[in-house]
Amino acid sequence: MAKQMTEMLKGTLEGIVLAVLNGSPAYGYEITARLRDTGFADIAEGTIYAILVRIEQKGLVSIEKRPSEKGPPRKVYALNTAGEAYLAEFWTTWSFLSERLEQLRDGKA
Amino acid sequence: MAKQMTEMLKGTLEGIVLAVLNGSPAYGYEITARLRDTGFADIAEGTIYAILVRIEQKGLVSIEKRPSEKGPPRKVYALNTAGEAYLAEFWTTWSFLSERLEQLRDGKA
DNA sequence: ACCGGTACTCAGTGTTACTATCTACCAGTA
DNA sequence: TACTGGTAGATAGTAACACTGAGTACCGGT
Repeated sequence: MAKQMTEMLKGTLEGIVLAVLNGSPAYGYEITARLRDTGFADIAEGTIYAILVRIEQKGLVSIEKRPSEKGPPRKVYALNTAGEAYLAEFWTTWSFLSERLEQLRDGKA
Repeated sequence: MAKQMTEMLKGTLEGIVLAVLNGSPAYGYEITARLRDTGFADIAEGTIYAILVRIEQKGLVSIEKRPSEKGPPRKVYALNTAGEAYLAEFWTTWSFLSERLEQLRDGKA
């Protein structure tokens, strides 16, 4: 992946995953596929799983195991209340940063 | 500083500094002050200097030493051609990420 | 002589995403 | 039976980044 993108994803990718889950619960492999469709073509699978472990340990999601017809059982992640609060905070932070950057791009700083 | 902000700045703060320099050359202490005025209230001074060293080593800026009336000599950083190219690339990456995130926020993914 | 503001430097730390590899389950095919 | 490919998840090691906290140095004013 482009190095700039890699670094820029730090701090946002976790929020991106939470935002995807906010739409509807999903499991890791599915999330990876959705992100690929959304344009994040080369986000490594391992990266997503690492994030899922992290947000689980932070207590932002609830987990349900479901058997799959096509492979090993899936771990379906769903945002809980804490996760929603965290996501809201993420959007606030993002908005702040985004506004500042647009200002900078327009040469107003 | 808020932890989310700290993580989100990774990969963008370097671009922010370059964008500030794109307006007009500046020295470290001045950049820190400008960023504080712009709303980035609690970005550590040491962080800015570390970035300046980095972009110097990457060859994105030219440096001129000037005596100061109020303290030790200033190192004035100015964007060079490579720096402008790098900054342009940064904006491209930023735009891509920004668009995807706005889509996600609107629930279109 | 001292203090505060200016200006820069540096070692050590925690967090993050990536790479590469591994395990495991199942369906289809030779 | 053996083998391949797609699905699904886990993990150790690495590089890059921003922060913390401390330090050095220069100068003007009291």
